[in-house]
Amino acid sequence: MSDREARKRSTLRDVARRSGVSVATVSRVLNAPMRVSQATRERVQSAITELRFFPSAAARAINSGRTRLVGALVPTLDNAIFARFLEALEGGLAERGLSLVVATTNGDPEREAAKAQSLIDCGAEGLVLSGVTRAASFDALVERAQMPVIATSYFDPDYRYPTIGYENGTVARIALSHLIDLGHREIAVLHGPVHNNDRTRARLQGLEPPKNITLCHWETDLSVGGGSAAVNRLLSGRMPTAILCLSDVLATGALYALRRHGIAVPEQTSVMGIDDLPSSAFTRPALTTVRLQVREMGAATAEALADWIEEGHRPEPRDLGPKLIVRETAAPPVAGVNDGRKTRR
Amino acid sequence: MSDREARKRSTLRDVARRSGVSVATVSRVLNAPMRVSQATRERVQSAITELRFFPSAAARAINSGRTRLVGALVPTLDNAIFARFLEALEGGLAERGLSLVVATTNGDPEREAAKAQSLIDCGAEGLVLSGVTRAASFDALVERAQMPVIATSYFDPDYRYPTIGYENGTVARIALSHLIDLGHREIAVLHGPVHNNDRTRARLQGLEPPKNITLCHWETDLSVGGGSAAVNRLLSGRMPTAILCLSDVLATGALYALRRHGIAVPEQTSVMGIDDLPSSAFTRPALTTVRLQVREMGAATAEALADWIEEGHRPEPRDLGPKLIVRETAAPPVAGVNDGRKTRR
DNA sequence: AAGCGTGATAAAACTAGTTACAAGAGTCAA
DNA sequence: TTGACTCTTGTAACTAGTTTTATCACGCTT
Repeated sequence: MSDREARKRSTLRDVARRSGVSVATVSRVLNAPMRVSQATRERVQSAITELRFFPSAAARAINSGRTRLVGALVPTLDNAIFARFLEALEGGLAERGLSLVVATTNGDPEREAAKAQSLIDCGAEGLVLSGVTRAASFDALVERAQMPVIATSYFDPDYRYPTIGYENGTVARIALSHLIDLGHREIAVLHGPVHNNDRTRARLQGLEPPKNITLCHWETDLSVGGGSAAVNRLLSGRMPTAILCLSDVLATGALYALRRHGIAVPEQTSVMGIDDLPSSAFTRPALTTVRLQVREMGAATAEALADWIEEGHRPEPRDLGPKLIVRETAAPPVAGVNDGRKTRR
Repeated sequence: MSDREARKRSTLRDVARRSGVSVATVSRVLNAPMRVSQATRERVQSAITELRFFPSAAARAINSGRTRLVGALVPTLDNAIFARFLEALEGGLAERGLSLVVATTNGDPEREAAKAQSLIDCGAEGLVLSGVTRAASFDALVERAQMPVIATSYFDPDYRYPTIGYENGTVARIALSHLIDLGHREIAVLHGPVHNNDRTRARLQGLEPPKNITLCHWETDLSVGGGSAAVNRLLSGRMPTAILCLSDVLATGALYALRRHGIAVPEQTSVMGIDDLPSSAFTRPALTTVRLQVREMGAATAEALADWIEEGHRPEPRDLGPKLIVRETAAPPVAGVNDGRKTRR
């Protein structure tokens, strides 16, 4: 084997030269082997093996005009809800022969625009977004690229890109209504950062309480630790009869903190979450929550985006209806029980 | 604007024609604007805008020979530990101008090989793997592609691909030793499925107990629910003084189940995990565990793989030392306490 | 024996960019 | 005035594949 051959990746031409045929024949061996005589095919095959040839993705892409790549922009992977969504999205895309490139934005629209650029630069044929807050530069980018874009975790039929998700306001309202129906009048609302999260903002906006209901809001980190910390803070003031957590991770943390302070759930305080993480059915007590159909959202997004890319059908916005999941952490308030609360430790 | 122009994506040639310059000049406007006179540059820029031109990733890739794409093969995203790893990996790669394509394998080596093929087909320049169990077809693939490959979540300096991770046997041993040092002699070991998970197998193999120690193994789903279920099963038999969970999600589920049955931790049973998830510091009681430096693993993998791809330096295997994190769930066994266990509900 | 269809293969055009090289114009110093 | 130099731009080759068109040999008909 000569130096030239050993130097780097071999190409179609190298294989053609080696096996004494034209490049067209080698290409045929690769793409339509039955259209090449067996003798030639075998000769070419052995040259391919000897030269460790394998075709360049870029060269194929340039001809087909297809990269079969889809980009997803999510705030973070380090959150069970996005991870689950991406898991389902990846599965659905893979079934349709598409691969998933992920990029994290940390909820920052400018960063989203920058990462979108890099996704386009690497050849993404479509984009999956989270929420509906965009930087102007993002829209300009998509305007030029004329590329399929779907926004998820949000349902808004009037949004400029098709949305697949849920009405976050409604989701929050379902949870709040459940607590009100149970008889709660003073409710603490725990939520993650608002400034970089339009889903949280939309949930908050959905919480227009009736006149006789008092809500007080506690913003904290969107993590189990954040939920715990918020409850610790909350306990220094007047205790509400229920804590509505705008995310199950916060609720999980809240339950831990309440337990630490010896506050019985739901006897002394009710707790609700939103998301219905797989673990939420197993907390002690089991968490009453609102299920967001995140896997379905991933699957639906994969299907819709694949169809848009392949067939050019812009999908209709789609609302994955949330479901109230009644478990053990929410119960009617017991009159007077809040005044005699014990605070162990 | 003519039909031809409106029909589909415009190319460099279209822009050149429109602005009355050569393709080389347009290319220069894109890549080295200072080498083009201002007048020409502006003319070309406006043609670019009018035609909504933007360059094809594939065509660039074919020239540079670079796609700037890296593939990651993980069993699932629906597991906090892999999600955290990928989060850090994506961040590290993005800093170095690389994008991350993810593919899930469900722990199946054949599926891994198939997905690896699709990653290569879409142009990945390097691969990140989990564990050390490979299908033969995978090795054949990499052999041909001659592509940088790093195996993670595992440390084995003799493995055929460089590993960045931890010695799973050692990790498990650290946890076991801690329990033994506390005085436990009868220990239940909870772990996820063994057949598709070499990390779990390696952890199990690390658990060679001294003579006077009894271990009994419980295999279950790798989820909070799985941990709960295993403890429910375990309670029907003789109660050990400690439960060693080979993963924090199992430990979280175990704690929930123990609480449900009114078994005090650590007074009646000690519990240990492995991973140190962010939530593990907040469980009640706080989980004693072994920290796997997963973010560091992601960052180190990004750095090593980027260096391999760009500079051709094959990285040295790297062991991210695990750390024992002593919190509240593990304490010395209290003699006799196990016999008088109460099983509420 | 001429004509025709078919199968196998080669030649060349094509995809959409980058880049080496050449050429012309303008500036400046000797 | 001429040579050297820079600045700007165009021509054409190049990347690594796919695809269209053309050619040729072969066997079969008439």
